[in-house]
Amino acid sequence: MTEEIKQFSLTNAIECAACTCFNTRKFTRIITQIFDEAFKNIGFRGTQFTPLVMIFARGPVTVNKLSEYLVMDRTTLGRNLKPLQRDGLIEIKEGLDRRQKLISITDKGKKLLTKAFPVWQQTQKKILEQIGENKWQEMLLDIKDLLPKLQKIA
Amino acid sequence: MTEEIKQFSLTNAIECAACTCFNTRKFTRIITQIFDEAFKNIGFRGTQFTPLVMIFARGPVTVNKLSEYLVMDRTTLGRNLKPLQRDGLIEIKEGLDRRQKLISITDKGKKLLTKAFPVWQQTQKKILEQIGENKWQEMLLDIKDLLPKLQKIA
DNA sequence: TTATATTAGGTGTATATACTCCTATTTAAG
DNA sequence: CTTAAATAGGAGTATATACACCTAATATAA
Repeated sequence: MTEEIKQFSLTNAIECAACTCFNTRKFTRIITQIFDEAFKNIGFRGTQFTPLVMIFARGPVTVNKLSEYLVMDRTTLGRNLKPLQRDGLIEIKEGLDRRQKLISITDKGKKLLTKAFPVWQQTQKKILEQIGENKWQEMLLDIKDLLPKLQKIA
Repeated sequence: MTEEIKQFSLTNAIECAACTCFNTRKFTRIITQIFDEAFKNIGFRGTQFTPLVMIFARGPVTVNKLSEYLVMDRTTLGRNLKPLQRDGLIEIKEGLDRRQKLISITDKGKKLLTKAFPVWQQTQKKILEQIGENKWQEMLLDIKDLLPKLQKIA
């Protein structure tokens, strides 16, 4: 007795339009493009801003710790740090534990943050004018609440 | 008379924690990981699901049109299609206009969608149990509403 | 009808993401 | 003290993303 397996249909396709993966990625792509464009003049990417800020705030810090703070895969972060290191924005030193590497921001990195911050503020403001300040605060709380729940099922 | 420029501070860093770019990316990363894990057994990525569904629903379709439907950069989509073509899930033919290439799903692609759909449904359900069905419907409407507004300022 | 503008798509380059597997170091167990 | 387990990080591989620049084909203007 073989199971009846229904072929994928247009009705199914319509249901798929609600995909959480696709829709959140779509949204994120646009936001990232806006920040990339804004930071272009100072040779910086939207994705690099928060990691550098986090290194400023929490450094010197190991790759593992930093990846926890950023909720980012350890190996992804390791690779993302390379352009920052190459451009002299961060420095990576040996820790007391010789397995560890301690990441810290350089003076050049601090100078860049000073320059980038008003650009970030302005861009964030421009985006929030579209999203709405209240709506974004709500989204932000939702994300904070949902992250650990989603990590549990990942 | 030189402008007084304030150095980037910890107070600034706290403000940056609300970054729309970083937080939406963080959220998206987790969701993507969940789908990647779910599709792993059938040799498929979470990111490849919706494009294949769209090709099923709208194909044969040009790269440009498809990238519009998916709100995705044309060149990004072009590159993302290569693994699907290599695996025989889609085929790419010349159009009447010899500049165009028409993308369509193959029988193998349809078979894969038939297999992938219940996996997608189950994963989407698992995620919505965390997000909440109503909350996600609200988010989805927000995304739909905000995309054109954000594209305007991009 | 020829020159120009537009359109469709690809390539080069660079970054972002994350899994699997690997080495070095440190810690814990015996 | 030696061995096993845990920890920190990197490398290999593959996909995702998008900008700038390029070519070919088509459409439009002169």
